[in-house]
Amino acid sequence: MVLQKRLNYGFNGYQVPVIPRASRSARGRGTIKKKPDNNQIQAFEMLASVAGNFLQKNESSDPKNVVFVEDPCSFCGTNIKDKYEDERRSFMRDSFDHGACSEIASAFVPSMQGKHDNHRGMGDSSFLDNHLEGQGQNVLEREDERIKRRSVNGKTIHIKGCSDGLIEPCHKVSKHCSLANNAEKPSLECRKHLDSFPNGFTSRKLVNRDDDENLVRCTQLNSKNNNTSGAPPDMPKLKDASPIMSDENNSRDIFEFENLQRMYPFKKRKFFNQNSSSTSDRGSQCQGMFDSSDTTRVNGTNHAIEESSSIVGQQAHSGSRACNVKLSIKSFKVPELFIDIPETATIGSLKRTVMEAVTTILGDELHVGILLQGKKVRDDSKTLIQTGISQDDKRHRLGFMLEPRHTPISPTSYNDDPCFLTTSSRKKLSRQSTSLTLQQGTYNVSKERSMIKIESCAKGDLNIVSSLEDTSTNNNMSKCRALVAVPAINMEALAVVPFWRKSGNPDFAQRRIRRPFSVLEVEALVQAVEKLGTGRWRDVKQRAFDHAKHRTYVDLKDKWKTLVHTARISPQQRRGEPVPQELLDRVLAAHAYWSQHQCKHQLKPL
DNA sequence: CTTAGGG
DNA sequence: CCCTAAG
Repeated sequence: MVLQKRLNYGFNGYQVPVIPRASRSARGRGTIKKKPDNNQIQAFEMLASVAGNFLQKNESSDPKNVVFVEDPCSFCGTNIKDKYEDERRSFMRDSFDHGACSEIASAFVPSMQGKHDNHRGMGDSSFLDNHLEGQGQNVLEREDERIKRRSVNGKTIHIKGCSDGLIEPCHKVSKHCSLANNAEKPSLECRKHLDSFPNGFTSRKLVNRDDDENLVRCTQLNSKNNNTSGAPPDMPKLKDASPIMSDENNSRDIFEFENLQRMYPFKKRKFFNQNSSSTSDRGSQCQGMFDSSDTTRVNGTNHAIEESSSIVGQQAHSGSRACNVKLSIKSFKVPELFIDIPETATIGSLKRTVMEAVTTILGDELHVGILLQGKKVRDDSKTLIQTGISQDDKRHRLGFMLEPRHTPISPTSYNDDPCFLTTSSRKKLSRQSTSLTLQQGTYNVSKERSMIKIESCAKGDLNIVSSLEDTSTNNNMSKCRALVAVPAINMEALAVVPFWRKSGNPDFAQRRIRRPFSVLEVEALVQAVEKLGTGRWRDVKQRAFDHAKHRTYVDLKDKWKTLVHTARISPQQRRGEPVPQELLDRVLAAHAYWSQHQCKHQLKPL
């Protein structure tokens, strides 16, 4: 419950595109901002733990014969097979019966033409076959033992031996992008879709260019079923530059595309931060390493920063006119994971275990470490130029690494660390630490509870995060833990939120602190409304709150709303600083009056 | 940008 | 307070 609240706040500002509907406003506002509710979060968490675990290799490539590892899902009880079947039918119906097949197919599965002979006809599963073959098996199943590149936080992460999980196979996106390759603007956002969650939650995020780029690279590297290896550096984007979908065709495309994606109900997830100002990182080579050990040093030289670190790309910060250093981090490296699992474990549980390991790493409160010429830059207060990072110097070797925040690197910088992943709205949180024994031994989650005092904004905001249950290395590490309510940080990490935007970027809108109206303010408000009426909030603002910068006319309107409500309820039910009854009476009177008089002009009430 | 309302 | 549809 507490968690939910905090999560909600933590997710402030996420854009969740909405499925296009005919009823959408003609203004083209095709998106809504929506914070995941508790169910969604639970769904996600569950998904996080089980993602990718269900689809079994499908030897026959027959979509009707997809084998599921677990059926029903041992976590949520969802009958995967049934759901899949539903999805499949739905897809077939939507995509074929309505004539959207060809355009989608050609755009979505370029290789399809070559396989046309295998088609058994529209309306059947021919397209599905190709889709499955291209989408499902190769990436989801065949590459389990291979090094994969995963995009996290907009960067690509190498995960060895990681099963498919939260992160969407890259080629999918590239195909997706090619769906609307009549884009014109190079830095457009590509829309990505997330599949239905087991409980029906559907989440969608927007992809920014960074992601696309990474994913494209990913495709090329994964290459086995590489349909887009020849993809140009500039990925085609949706024709609509904004996340807004005002174009019916466009909407249609997206909607249809969704059907395609939903064919793998539990496949891969990736949340994207949406930021239209973020642009390409093409050609960038900044690589980092992941340091998850408690020591500040990675145990192993093979995790050293790649020599190719360089600065190219672009960083989105249109606001500042200073000489910007443009950085783009191509990838963070995740060290090799070692999994200790009994032979008798199922593939599904192996996947889960790996997923957990990865999730735990990524979910821990990551801290970004900066290395310049191999040396850690510890002083967070220094400017880039002071540190020696300048735009001109493209050869300096700048490296980034991810490390759990409890590393001794910056124990005092929680308040001002620009890379801090969490928001400041939290007052306290308990935090678990993750230690990974790299390259040897098992992965281990140790629990360390430390209360971190973060910026205190609002009083009474004592949200304590539920933390992981005690876990140990030895046994039974596979199942339950991943389902434990993971702090929002986990979501955020998985949500691929670039650290850089967390603070200092106007795009990241922090929820304003709560500032209850004083009686005096209420008095002023009542007086102004009595005079001006309801419905002229800008005037009210000007008249009575012109000096109060933090009170917008919307605030005043809202306050009036609550005042009316307060006046109507019994005094026992009222909270906060009590408003004199006299004022509340005036509120009711004024409200009644202006309800009648439509507040045309400055008629004087009372 | 404002207003009106739902969340 | 936030978010957004409408005007």
